[in-house]
Amino acid sequence: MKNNIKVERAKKDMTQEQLAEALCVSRQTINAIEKNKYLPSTLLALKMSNLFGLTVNELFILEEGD
Amino acid sequence: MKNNIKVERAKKDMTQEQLAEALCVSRQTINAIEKNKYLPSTLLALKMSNLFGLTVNELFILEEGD
DNA sequence: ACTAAAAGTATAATATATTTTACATAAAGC
DNA sequence: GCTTTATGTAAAATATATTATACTTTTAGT
Repeated sequence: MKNNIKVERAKKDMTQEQLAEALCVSRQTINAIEKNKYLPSTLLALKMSNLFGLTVNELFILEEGD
Repeated sequence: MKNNIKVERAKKDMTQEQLAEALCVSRQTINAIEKNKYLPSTLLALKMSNLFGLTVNELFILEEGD
């Protein structure tokens, strides 16, 4: 599993903390997702999708073995 | 939050058990998601997305208050 | 080099998702 | 009515996501 959160966040010129606030989650959650420590819930993935204007499928990419 | 799993499953003429097997989860998980007891993980949502040929966003729809 | 802001990391606590087992109900065919 | 298959439901156990607190490291500006 791979994701583009860090890149999309950079496009919007947001810090992890700003993104966390916009999504009503903690900064650690954003950091953990960017560092691939775990996947977000579908709810959070959909909120990110809305915020970045991309589908969940575009933000989170399945890889071999997932 | 709303989802179209039951309808898409019907289109494919699959039982909950068949869908569960195809996705490597338990039948109860499928049932619980269809009955909106909880949301799947993003991993499972993406697998469903692949199987049905729809984006996660098309399968799971945010509503007011989510 | 100093400072401040941002990002990374760790651990424990809580919340949510998933499994397993088991039983109850609904629908369909015979 | 009986049987079978599909669906609904429940409780306990496990796995995973999220939070809170706190500390370290990196980065950028001065």
